[in-house]
Amino acid sequence: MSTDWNEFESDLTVGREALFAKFHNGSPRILRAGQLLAASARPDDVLYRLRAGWAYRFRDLADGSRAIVDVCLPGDIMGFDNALHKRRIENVRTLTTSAVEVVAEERGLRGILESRSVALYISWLLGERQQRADRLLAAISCLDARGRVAAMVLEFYQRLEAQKLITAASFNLPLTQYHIASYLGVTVVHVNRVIRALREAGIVNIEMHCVTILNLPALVDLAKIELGIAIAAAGR
Amino acid sequence: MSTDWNEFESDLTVGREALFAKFHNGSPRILRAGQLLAASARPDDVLYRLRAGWAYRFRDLADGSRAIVDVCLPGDIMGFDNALHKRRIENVRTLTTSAVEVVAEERGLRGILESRSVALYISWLLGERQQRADRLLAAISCLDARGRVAAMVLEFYQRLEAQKLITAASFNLPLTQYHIASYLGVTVVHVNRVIRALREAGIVNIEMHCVTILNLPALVDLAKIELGIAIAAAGR
DNA sequence: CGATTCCTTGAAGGTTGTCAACGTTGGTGG
DNA sequence: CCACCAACGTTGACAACCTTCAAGGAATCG
Repeated sequence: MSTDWNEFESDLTVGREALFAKFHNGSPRILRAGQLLAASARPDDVLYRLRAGWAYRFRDLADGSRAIVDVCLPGDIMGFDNALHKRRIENVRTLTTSAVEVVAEERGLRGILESRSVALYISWLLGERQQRADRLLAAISCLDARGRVAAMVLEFYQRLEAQKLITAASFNLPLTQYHIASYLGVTVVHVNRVIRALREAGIVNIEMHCVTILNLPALVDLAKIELGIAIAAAGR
Repeated sequence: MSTDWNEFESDLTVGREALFAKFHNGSPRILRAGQLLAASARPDDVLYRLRAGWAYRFRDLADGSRAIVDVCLPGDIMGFDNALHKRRIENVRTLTTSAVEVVAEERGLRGILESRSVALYISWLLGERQQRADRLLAAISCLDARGRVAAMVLEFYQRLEAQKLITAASFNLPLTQYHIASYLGVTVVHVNRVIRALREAGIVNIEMHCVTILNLPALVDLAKIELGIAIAAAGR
């Protein structure tokens, strides 16, 4: 707290740039839609970066049901679980044709953490990923299906905006209703009903992989955005 | 993958011991049950370790509803979000009277990451925390209330066992039914009913903060433990 | 022993899941 | 070009699960 945050943030920037530099060594790999990230893996791969395209991380239960636990957007870094755990395969599947950059390093994650500022940036990335999981968890725990869809739309909207990938209140969403159902913990049939209801209420239009936000305040209200964030958003 | 995992794991052990050594500098702080971790915070605090007691991490939504996103057991390390993000206060509250050890470091997390092996261990800890969140997410997404309670009981059972804090199929659970409700995304009333049903079915007994597992296979079946883990468990 | 928090139970109603069927779209090959 | 197929989207009826509301009992603590 009393530490110099400017210094912290400049360290973070140095770390980010150092890590990004490692990604530029090879040409990106191209994966078709619906492929496992593991399908393209080579022995020395440590981390992956989505240069273009979307992907998702998932978990399967013993009865065959599937939960999507995280959605990766262009610019996101993936593969931490493979780097950190012996034989745990990280289940990541592409949603679209994707270009993936790779950091290859014989010594694995240990080699990457050699640099103190890169280590800091890696920790920061892991913290960001946790924040996404926590937000999703809170949404699924507390909200009904309408609220969850609203929270999902806002989540992607804000992340795409932060990456400067969209300007207007409209963006491409390469998730089928099946994916949305697995992500939000409801059934496909119900996702369909909720999407129709939100469209008829003039709040958001989700069709053909294309999202248009019609009434942002209503969306924020439905998603019951956390107190801290709502205050921060009001300040801008 | 092709990296020498023995070397990786010995690095991890070195990192863990180096970090733990930092915790032994001061005498532990004692917090009463129900206190915020932030209440005891001092400016140079970086990380906290629960020496004894339980705690939980939570998020509040704008309508006042609350989600418990993680439960911390004795031995767990907390405070990453404070260390990683400028003004984001990590909401952690104790469940019991707790003894907390602290790493204080003027330079914040940057000082701790100086050591490469400690940086590796921190990343590993963040990965473990993410795994817990992913498991909870999958449980809440895919399972009904009975399955969620079963998954929760198994989660705590396995973590306490790993820390060598229990031997028999019985342990102390310092969560009220209100806490369980916030953790599993259901209402208190329904948690109560489900607990009664599980007791009457002779599967697990949860009462007075004390859990007794009566039928472990039935519990595993209800929780639909993920495929990979079920296979690993069968192998031992 | 108040007072508070936590636990427990019943009844009613709303949200969501299940089942089943059909429409739509886009790609593939005849 | 059309037929076909597979995946995705859509809709209705009904049942199951869960929430809400309400009230009373038990435990804990000053």
